[in-house]
This record gives sequence, C-alpha cells and structure tokens, in this order.
Amino acid sequence: MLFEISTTSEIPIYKQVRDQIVIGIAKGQLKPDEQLPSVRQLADEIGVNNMTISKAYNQLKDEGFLITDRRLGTKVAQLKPQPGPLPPDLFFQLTLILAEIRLHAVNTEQIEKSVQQILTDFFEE
Amino acid sequence: MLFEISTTSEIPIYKQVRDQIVIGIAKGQLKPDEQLPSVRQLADEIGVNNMTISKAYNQLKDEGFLITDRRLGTKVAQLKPQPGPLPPDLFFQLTLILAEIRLHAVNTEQIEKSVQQILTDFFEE
Amino acid sequence: MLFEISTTSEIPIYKQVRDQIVIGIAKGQLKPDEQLPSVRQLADEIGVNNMTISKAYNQLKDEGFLITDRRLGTKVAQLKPQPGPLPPDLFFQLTLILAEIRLHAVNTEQIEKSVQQILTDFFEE
Amino acid sequence: MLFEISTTSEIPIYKQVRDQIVIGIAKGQLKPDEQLPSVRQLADEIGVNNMTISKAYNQLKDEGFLITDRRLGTKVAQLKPQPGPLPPDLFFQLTLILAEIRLHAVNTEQIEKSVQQILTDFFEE
DNA sequence: GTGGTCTAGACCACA
DNA sequence: GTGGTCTAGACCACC
Repeated sequence: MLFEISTTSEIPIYKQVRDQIVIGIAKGQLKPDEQLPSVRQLADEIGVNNMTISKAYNQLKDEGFLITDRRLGTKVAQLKPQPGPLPPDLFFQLTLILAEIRLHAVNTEQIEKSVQQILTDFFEE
Repeated sequence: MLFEISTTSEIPIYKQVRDQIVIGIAKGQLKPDEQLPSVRQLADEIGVNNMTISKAYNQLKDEGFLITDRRLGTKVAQLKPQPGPLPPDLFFQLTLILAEIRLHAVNTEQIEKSVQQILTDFFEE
Repeated sequence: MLFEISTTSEIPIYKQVRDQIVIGIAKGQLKPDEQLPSVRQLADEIGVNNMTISKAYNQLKDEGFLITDRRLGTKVAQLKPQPGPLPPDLFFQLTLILAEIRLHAVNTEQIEKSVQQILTDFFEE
Repeated sequence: MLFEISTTSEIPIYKQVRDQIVIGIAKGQLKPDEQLPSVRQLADEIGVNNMTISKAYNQLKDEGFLITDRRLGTKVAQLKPQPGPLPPDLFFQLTLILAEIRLHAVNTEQIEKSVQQILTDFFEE
C-alpha cells in the first residue's frame, strides 16, 4: 500500500496516515488479519518520525480498526458489526461534508452519484 | 437559529460555529440575503469572545458563504454554482467519512439510506 | 461620469468614490475647472449616505485634487507639478503593487506592457 | 531581512508585515524554500503580539506566498505562474496608483522610468 | 521547538 | 450600530 503524505498540509501527519489506512481497509487493499509494516519501517518509508506513525497506529487500535498481535506485530482487525444507527458524531460529520458539497451548488443527484461511486469502490462482505 | 457549542470539545469553537452555519445554510434555516446576528451579539449569546466569532465569520466570507455589507452587517451569500466535478479535497473527505462508516460494518444500503435522509433535509433550489 | 460602487467590498465606500474620481481625472473624463455633482446629488445617485460622499470630497480637497468654489460648488483643481521625485509613500505603494504582480509570476515585459497600456489611457497635457 | 514597522501608522501592523514580506520575496531577499523567523521570534523582534504576526503569516499562506511545513516551520513558497492576464483587482490597483502619480503632474516618461527602476530591483527568474 | 486557539477588554474606522 | 485591530498572556496539538 502506498502512502501520500504532505508535510505542508494543515492536516497533522499522523492523521493523514491514519486516514489512508482507514480508506485502505474500506477499499479492501488491507484485509482483516493482514499485517501492517512495523512502526519503524513505515516511518522510514514515509520519512517521518517514529512517534508520528506510532500515534497513528495507536489511534487506530483505540478505534478498534487495528489490533496488536504479540507474535505478528500490528494487523487489521475483524469488522465488528455495530447494531443500531450511525454513531452521532459520524452522522454529524457526514451531514457536514454533504452540506459543504451542497453549498457548492452541486445538486442532489450528483451527490448521490458520487456517493455510489465511492461505495462501489469499497470491499464486499 | 440555535447554536450548540461545546467548549470542552477538541474542535475549535470558531470551527463549531462555522460548521453549524454551513449546515444551517444547507438546510435552508439560513436563506440567501438573510442577515446574521452581529459578531458581538452572537459572541454574547454563545458566551465566547468576539474574536472567536469574528474568525468564524471571516472564514465563511473567505469561502464565499457569507458577505458583509458595510451598511447592513453580515448576510448569507447567494450560492455560486461551481462547474465541473467535486473539488478533490471534498471528494477525499467524503471518501474518508464513508470509509469510516463502512468500517463500522454498516452495509452499503444503510449508508445510502442515511445519505438520502440527510439530503432530503436540505433546501430545494 | 458613472460610478460603480460595491457596498459589500472590503474597501470603504468613501474610498471607492474617491478612487474613481482620481482615475476619472487622470483619464481626462473630469477636466480641470469642471464642476462635480453636489454631495446630495451624488449621494442620491449612488444610493449612499451624504456623509460618505462628503468624506470622499473632503479627502480629495485635502489632497489638492478638488477645490471648493463658493459660487459653483466643487470643481476639479488644476494640476500642480511637483518638483523632484515621487513622494515616498506613492513610491512605496507602486513598489508594493508591482511586487504583488511579480509574485503572480508575471514577467517584467508583461508588467511594462500593462503599465504602458494604462498610461496611454491617461490625458495628455 | 529587516522590518520597518510603524505602530502609529493607520495601516494595520499585520498588513505592514505582510507587505514587507511580499516586497522581500519580489526583491529576492527572501528566496523560495527559505525559512522565515518563527511567529514568536518575529513578534519579539518587532515588539508586537504573536497574533499580529500570526495573522500576517496566515494571510500570506492563504495567498499562496508562504507555506508551513509541520516539521520545519514557515517558508517561502514556490511561485506558481498564473496563466492569462492580470487579475482585475490587481489591474485596478495598478491603474489607481498610476493615476495618483499622474495627478501629481508627473509625466509619462518619468513614471515609466520609476516603474523600470523598481522592476530591475526585483529578482530574475 | 513550531503554529493554533482563546480570553477580556480596549480602541478605531465606517456608515 | 457594525466589523477590524491589537494586546498580554495562557493553554494546547504537533513533531
């Protein structure tokens, strides 16, 4: 998996790494139980501080998307289906980004088309 | 329009204000040419400093969502339809949030339903 | 002479009026001794407060570009040739605007061409 | 690079700082990728508040003249050549300042000489 | 170390 | 009335 990191972006580097792993899992480029590169390895590859990668991995573990296996290092966790509706903060964030898109005068149909385009790129269960 | 601000959130207050105005416009609670409360008024109402509100308004002006009329104060701008596809950063953000939702094992149909639910809440042109 | 005023611009209205009169004189649309509309007349025409026009006229008088004639109202002053080099603040402002243009990666030739284009639009003595 | 700031001028301090950096870049005193003093450092040096410098830097970032690298601080951006003619507002500002100079009865040749003098002071690509 | 955010209160310019 | 600017000092996030 390739990472594209910008050190000049206003988005913290650790979050860029975390975000790209999230998208990688959603797209099936990273599969459950698949092993990730070690902190040092990835830090070298991207050219950032170990702490930065460590922080990204830790957040992903907290979120339940990664797990640490004593023998194998860090790997992708199994999806745990969440009962009920979307967590409120995800729902809010989705509302916000859709609102921003709407304010660029993109109409509803176009937005739905973009959403479907993105979703078809994701893995099937 | 009501504002719900958390001073303990890690999200800067000025951004919370800015986000809620964006959603307010998208939902039609704030209509083009409608006047917003003055910087001082809103700052008092929410209980924050003038500069915090000022920063939120300024960002919204930079983004083209608000306009300040020297005679009348600050009001909602007209939408300017943007030709072409979604700006890449909005598309990326949309991808990211959909990926996060997908990782909660929500299936595609449920996601599309949520999107439609949000979109029907927005104003019609 | 026509005025184009924006009440939503970040530039104060009185300055927009003042600036357009300056350009009008430079282009010869307003000639020495020519009478300007009265404060009230212009204020009505543009749709702004009398005070705003008054402030513009007063600044122009202070700068020596307009003079008040008791019988005829406000009219355009004669140019008074200034000995020596440019006043330092005008030189600085010229430097600044040329720097901004340069920073848009416009090359020297193009800038000189624009300057000549503007200058040929001005009146000849 | 030296800054000359007047705290009594009617021009906001943050704008004086911003303007001098723009001119500094145009003159080649500040070169692409060159690092600027930190917000605190410059604020101390000039004797103003951090936020004042921060505002100047932020505006320059918005304008694309500076870039903040999370690892290295703030540096001068690469020039991005803009295709096409001058942006209308820059053209208007250039017209205005030339008109003001013309109204001081400076003749066309003298103005062109000043412009060339300023331009030769700028960096060569 | 870096920049980002925020406060409480002040003064100014504009209309 | 409106928004814009500024201070002095604080705390936080990031690297």
